[in-house]
Amino acid sequence: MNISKAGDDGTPRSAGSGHDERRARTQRAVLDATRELLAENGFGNLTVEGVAARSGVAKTTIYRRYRSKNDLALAVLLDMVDEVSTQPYAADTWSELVSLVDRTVELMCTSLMGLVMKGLVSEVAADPELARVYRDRVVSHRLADVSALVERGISRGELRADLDSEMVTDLLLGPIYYRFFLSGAAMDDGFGQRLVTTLRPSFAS
Amino acid sequence: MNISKAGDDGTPRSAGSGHDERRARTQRAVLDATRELLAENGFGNLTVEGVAARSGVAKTTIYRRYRSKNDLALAVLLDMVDEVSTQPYAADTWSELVSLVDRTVELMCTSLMGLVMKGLVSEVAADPELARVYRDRVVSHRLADVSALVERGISRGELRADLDSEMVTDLLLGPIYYRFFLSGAAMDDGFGQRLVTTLRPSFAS
Amino acid sequence: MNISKAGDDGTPRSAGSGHDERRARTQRAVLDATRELLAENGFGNLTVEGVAARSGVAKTTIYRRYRSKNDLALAVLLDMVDEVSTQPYAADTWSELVSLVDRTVELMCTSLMGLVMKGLVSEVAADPELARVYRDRVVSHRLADVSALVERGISRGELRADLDSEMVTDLLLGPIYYRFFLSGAAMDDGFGQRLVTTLRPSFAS
Amino acid sequence: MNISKAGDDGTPRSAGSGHDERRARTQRAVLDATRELLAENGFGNLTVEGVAARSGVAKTTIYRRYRSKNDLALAVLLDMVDEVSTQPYAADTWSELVSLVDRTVELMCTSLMGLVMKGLVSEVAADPELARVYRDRVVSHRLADVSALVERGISRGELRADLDSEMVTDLLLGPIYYRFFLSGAAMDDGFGQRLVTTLRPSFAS
DNA sequence: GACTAAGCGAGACGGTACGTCGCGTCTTAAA
DNA sequence: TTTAAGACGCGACGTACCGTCTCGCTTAGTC
Repeated sequence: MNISKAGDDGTPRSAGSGHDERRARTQRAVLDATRELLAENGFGNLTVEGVAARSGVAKTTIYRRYRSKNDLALAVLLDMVDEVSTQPYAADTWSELVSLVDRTVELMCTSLMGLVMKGLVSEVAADPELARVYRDRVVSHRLADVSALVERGISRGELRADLDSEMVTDLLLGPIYYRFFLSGAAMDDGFGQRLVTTLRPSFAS
Repeated sequence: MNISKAGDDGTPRSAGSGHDERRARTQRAVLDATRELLAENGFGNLTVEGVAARSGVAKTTIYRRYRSKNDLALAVLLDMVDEVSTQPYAADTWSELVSLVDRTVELMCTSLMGLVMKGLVSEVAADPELARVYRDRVVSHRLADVSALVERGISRGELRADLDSEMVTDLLLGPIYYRFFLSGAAMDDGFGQRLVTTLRPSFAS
Repeated sequence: MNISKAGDDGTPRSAGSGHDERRARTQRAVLDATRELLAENGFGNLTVEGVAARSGVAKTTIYRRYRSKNDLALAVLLDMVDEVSTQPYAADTWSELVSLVDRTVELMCTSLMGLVMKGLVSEVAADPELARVYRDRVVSHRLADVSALVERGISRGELRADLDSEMVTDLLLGPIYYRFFLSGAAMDDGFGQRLVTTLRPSFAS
Repeated sequence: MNISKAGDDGTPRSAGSGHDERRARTQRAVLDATRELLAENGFGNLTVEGVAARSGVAKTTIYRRYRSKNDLALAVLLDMVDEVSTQPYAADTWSELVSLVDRTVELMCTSLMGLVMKGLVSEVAADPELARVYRDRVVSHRLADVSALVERGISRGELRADLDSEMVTDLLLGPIYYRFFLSGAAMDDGFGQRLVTTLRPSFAS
């Protein structure tokens, strides 16, 4: 039944017991099932019982790891976030900014990430503990990405030296989330380009 | 305010009988209780039974008017939105923009509106019907406010003529909501001023 | 408004108000609707709201006359009982007995009476007030019928002189109700004949 | 950490699965509570919520086993029926018949059985499914008892050979139920004796 | 090569809230 | 005065999922 003795599948295998592998397999089954259900029915209709049924993992086992539905959804979110690679370098800063915006838009609009975010945003906004984790694991990474980009842009002489990275992040991501969560306005292929073009006079040195 | 509006939702009838007054009183009790609970516990923890208990209105009566929790929350949201006045004129466009940002920040951070929004944003984002109503009743009003402001700014010669009102709205409100919902960054008194100052080169003619 | 001073339709007419006629019409509508619903859905599914809807009479009006569902059902029962004629004379006592049994069987099995009885028997059995009225209006009439029949039989010399009418009633009707309510055994055309034939040695002088 | 398997908490630990035992305890708690409430308030006032409160068993658990109030009441009825022993032998058939009648009367008039029967008779009469179960579990047993008794009586030479057991059952039980449900006539100690005495000429060989 | 212990499945359970049904009361307005 | 219309408080319904618990079974790694 269990074949791969030599876990070369990327599953973390510490010096500890071989139980780890079993744990990891269960983990994957749960997260995958959760992600699927999230995609199919939305966050509001996600149920632990459903996840248990879909994943073949006992409800008890799920509760052994995630204290609540939110915990579970958060785990899925973080699981997905980990897959998001950092921004690549581009020829000039403006292209990097457009790329950052477009990648974010695509992430929200085409992957499950968007669906999960829609379902979790209220929780993140309202639950301080969840908010803390979200900031540590997501917001701060994004801010770090933008900071690095801004630093490079300044040293390249393309961006004004007094630019505040946090404000830049707000101005790049805020419009995306506002449209995505509230206004519902479409974000087509040219959105990133237009946004950055609009902002360029404010950012340029 | 509790006068029946253009009759598009919670106030399904007219036929002005004496029952209307009773209806109206019940309506207020329900909406007030819902708003309070929404602010206290968030949408996820809002329960119709809780609303019934808090408002003194029977659960059945609530269900007679609102088919679901979403319906109820929506009614509260619209009830609150009606209280938000449009933006006032100011000496120059930049002041008007700062005022608009500051007013929005204050609305979100000091009134119940912010808590309600935190609780409802996931629902608005996920439920198409709710989204539609929210856009019709809130987003479009905000856009109209900004459009008027932009028009004035252009005719005053302060704003560039090709400015897109929707983009302006995104850039003014997006950062606020991003901070409010996700990043958790504080928005102090100078926030509006700094935001508008940053954006000025992009907006100015 | 149609006022008929000369109410000669059997409707009770006191001070000669036309209201009486209106009352009577309402009464009939309610009782008819109740009987129909009783037959269709059984007592357990009888609802005052249903009666109001079916009869076109306001719920309030029904409550003005019948304090409870039982009251209403009882009224229907009595209304039907009044339609049941007393037993006719026959050539000999045995034929009269067979006739009495057969008529009762037919009444229960083919008319609405049976369905109403099935629905009401629990209420009659459990509610002392209803039981009292049922006995006064139904049981006692049946006993009187049987008593008269027994008296005649004795004076004809066909029945033993010490026959207890109540016991006779029990032995004639008990089997019918037992089958009808509980055992579910069929009662075909020959049932009355067989029952009376079986009992004849016990009853004969 | 391993505590002795021998139950030290007062809970008996038998060979069976622990779940079974728990189930059984829950079952008893529910049936007992139901029977008590039935006795105290009658069938009409029996509520599943009441049973849950009285028994300490969660409402959901009750619904996991009994689909409806009737199901529950039926279970109580069958639970009681199982306790009713079959008729004992007596010196002669007539005594056995009297005993059968008297035992039935006592069962109906002094135990909870009567109360439950009063409450359920309408349901049994009206609901085909319930009727089927009732016949399988109760009526048929009673008929079997009487059949055996009649067989013995015939072979003893006390009863006529052509006696129909079903008719005998009707004549013995019908009067009891008729009085119990409808006529309300008392059934004192001598009732069985009088009934059998009346019927003797019809039954005797 | 049995022993130990962790991970797990199974599922009964107490509990909260759901959204619904029907009750019986009350108020108003029309006939 | 009687009725129709209908809002309302209320109690219970039967359901969905929650999160907890106890029970054995399986599966390593250890003695």
